[in-house]
Amino acid sequence: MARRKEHSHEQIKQMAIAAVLLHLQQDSLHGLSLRKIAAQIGYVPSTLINIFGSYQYLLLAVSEHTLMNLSAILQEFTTQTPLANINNMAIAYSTFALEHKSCFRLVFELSMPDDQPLPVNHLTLIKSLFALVECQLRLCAPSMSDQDIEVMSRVLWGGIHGLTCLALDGKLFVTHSDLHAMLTSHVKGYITGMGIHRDLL
Amino acid sequence: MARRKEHSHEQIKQMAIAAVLLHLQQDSLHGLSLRKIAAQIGYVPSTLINIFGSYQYLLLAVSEHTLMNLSAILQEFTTQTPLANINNMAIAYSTFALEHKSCFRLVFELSMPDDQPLPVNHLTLIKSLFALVECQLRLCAPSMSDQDIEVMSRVLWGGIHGLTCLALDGKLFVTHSDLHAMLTSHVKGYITGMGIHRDLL
DNA sequence: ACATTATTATGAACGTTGTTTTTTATTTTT
DNA sequence: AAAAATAAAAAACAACGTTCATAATAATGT
Repeated sequence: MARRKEHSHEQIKQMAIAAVLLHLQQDSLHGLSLRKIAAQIGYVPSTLINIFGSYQYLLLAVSEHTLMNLSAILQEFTTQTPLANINNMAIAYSTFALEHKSCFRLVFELSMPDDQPLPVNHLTLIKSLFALVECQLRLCAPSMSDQDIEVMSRVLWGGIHGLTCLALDGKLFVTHSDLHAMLTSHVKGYITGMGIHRDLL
Repeated sequence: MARRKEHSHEQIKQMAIAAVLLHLQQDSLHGLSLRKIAAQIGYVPSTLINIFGSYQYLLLAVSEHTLMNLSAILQEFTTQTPLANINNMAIAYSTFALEHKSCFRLVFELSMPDDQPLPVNHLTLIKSLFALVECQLRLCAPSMSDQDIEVMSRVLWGGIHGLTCLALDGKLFVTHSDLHAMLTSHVKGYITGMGIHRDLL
């Protein structure tokens, strides 16, 4: 049979991604399936496989969508001092994670089969997150070497990510506002410890 | 058919866990299944469900086993100065994660269905990891309040965990030894930044 | 020692999953 | 208008976790 050209492939892609995002607001990835997504948008599993390549790649597309969303949100925080900006990014990061639990999990727990590396597009998006912190660090430590900036931005980001992940799974045993306090402690503490002059923050 | 009584339930439990651990050394969780585990140990899927309750609980048992393993390893590092101990724990933590990728992932990515909380046993084990750092912190900052110690231990652990997770997924874009440098930078930097006197480390 | 009852691992069945292959309806080309 | 190409849907497949009835053993009562 063939209901041809009611939607373009690009349209179907967007519809499928939207359906997944909607579902993930209320349910976990576990409760989702290719068949359910297909049914939701009035298509059939094999059609989605045809378009995305596999269920895995469909999920990857959703992951990239989410990553772009997150990146856009974080880019807002560049109007204050570098330290405040990084701190606000940290809080925004964890807030996004807690508000979009399943999406956030999807982004960071989805791995390719057979230990294949993630697509470059995906890795580029993740790098762009680091770049945001790197940029702020350069502002308050212009004399630092590129390599030091790189290390520091990753340590900062790693800490923010780790605290967020653990909190997300209830493995930090703290309240929401405790998490904020810890994120701030991490950002301030580490930056201070690395000897960046306070008056530059 | 029937009670073979060749092995006790406890024995079957251990056999199943061992089979999963073995599999996870070479393949991801994705390539595993209840049926494969059953076949491996010469039993049948329904038997394992009978004993563990579900596939999920079987995986949870493996997760707890791994967590105990990891905890035992980290407990070794208590013979030097507190700072060195925490730093060594951080490196041991990431080394364990990279050497037992799939097991480590299982521990931190396995979540209960329907947003059920993890069993208390599991949470207790995770708390014991924090406790190790807490203990070291108390040694070098005896005047600090319990609450401050708690925050610091979680920040330290969160950072170690975050860097490890990102590195595990190739999302840090660094080499193995770069990761060590970052872990050390994190531990030293944060502890320094929190104003703990250097001569106590 | 035998018959009965209680266990308990098992095998078959169920409903679902992602994916592949085949079919069929539509579009395009000749 | 007929033939070829295309593409979406239907059907088939293998594998999954789980449930249920069955059959074989162990335990018990006589």
